[in-house]
Amino acid sequence: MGVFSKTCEYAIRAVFYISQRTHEGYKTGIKEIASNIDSPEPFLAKILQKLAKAGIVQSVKGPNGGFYIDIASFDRPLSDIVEAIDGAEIFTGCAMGLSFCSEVNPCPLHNDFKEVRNRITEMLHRTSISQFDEELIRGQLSLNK
Amino acid sequence: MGVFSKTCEYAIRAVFYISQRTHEGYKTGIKEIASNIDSPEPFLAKILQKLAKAGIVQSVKGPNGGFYIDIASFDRPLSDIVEAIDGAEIFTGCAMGLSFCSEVNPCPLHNDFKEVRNRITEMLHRTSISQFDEELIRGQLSLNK
DNA sequence: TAAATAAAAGACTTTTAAGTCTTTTATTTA
DNA sequence: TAAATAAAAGACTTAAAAGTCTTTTATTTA
Repeated sequence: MGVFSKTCEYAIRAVFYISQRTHEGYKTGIKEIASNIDSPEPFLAKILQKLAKAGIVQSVKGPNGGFYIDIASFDRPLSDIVEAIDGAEIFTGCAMGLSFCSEVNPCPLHNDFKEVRNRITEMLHRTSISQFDEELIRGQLSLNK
Repeated sequence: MGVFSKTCEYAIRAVFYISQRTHEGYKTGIKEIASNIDSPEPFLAKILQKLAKAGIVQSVKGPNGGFYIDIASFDRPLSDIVEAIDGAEIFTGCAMGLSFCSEVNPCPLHNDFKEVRNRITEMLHRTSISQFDEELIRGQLSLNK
């Protein structure tokens, strides 16, 4: 039980890795990414397809091809990844799974959970894709199990 | 994508409902609970078995039997339900799914997510099973979709 | 322009979570 | 003590998430 799906966890790690490599001046392939973020290669391929379609990462086929992130995307927030993969419900859903639950008609846990949701939302919007590039390059942070 | 599993959502709602009914002086059966919290009856039965084994709810078989909560359990925290159903990982797991991630060797999101996790943990420990009984009885809160 | 490279696409399998059904056991009350 | 009631137990099915495999398409470079 994490906060995000496994797919989303891989997606976040992959994007961080691609951002780092782009920052270092390289494109990177599925094999390289998979081995550096510890993910199953073919599954990662699926995820990257989705991220490419959502415009979060860019790709070119062929020799010397691979994935990278264009300048405009560097500052995109983490929430874009989560939304592209897991959908936007995490930002709005009721902790107890009640569909009627809202500000006007709150469930017992609504007010407490509102703060938790707000904090996650705030964090995902505040954190950018390229935010950890330097620490990753310096080896101060790591993305593989 | 909620924070808890579906099973856990049903569990929390069921326990709140049983607590309310106990407070009103009644035992309550699977049928009654299911219709009041909008859950599939046989699935709820499974969940209640787990909760009974964990000692979170009590049950008696036979006519006039059903589920109730004993005095000692009224003050148990919500975290007991979540732990019994989803396990304790939500209190400790890494947001990016990295197994090494810890205070000593943090992943990029570790420090931000620590606060979120702490807040959920705090909330689940602070909130008791019987906390909403009165509002539920008065009809100010509701548990069914 | 042919060969090599690398992602895209889509069909497929496995695993886990969610949900159902049937039988058994315990308890109460007439 | 028999009939009715209600939970416990366990086998089973379905749906969704996670993961794999094969073929196609695009791009580069020799």
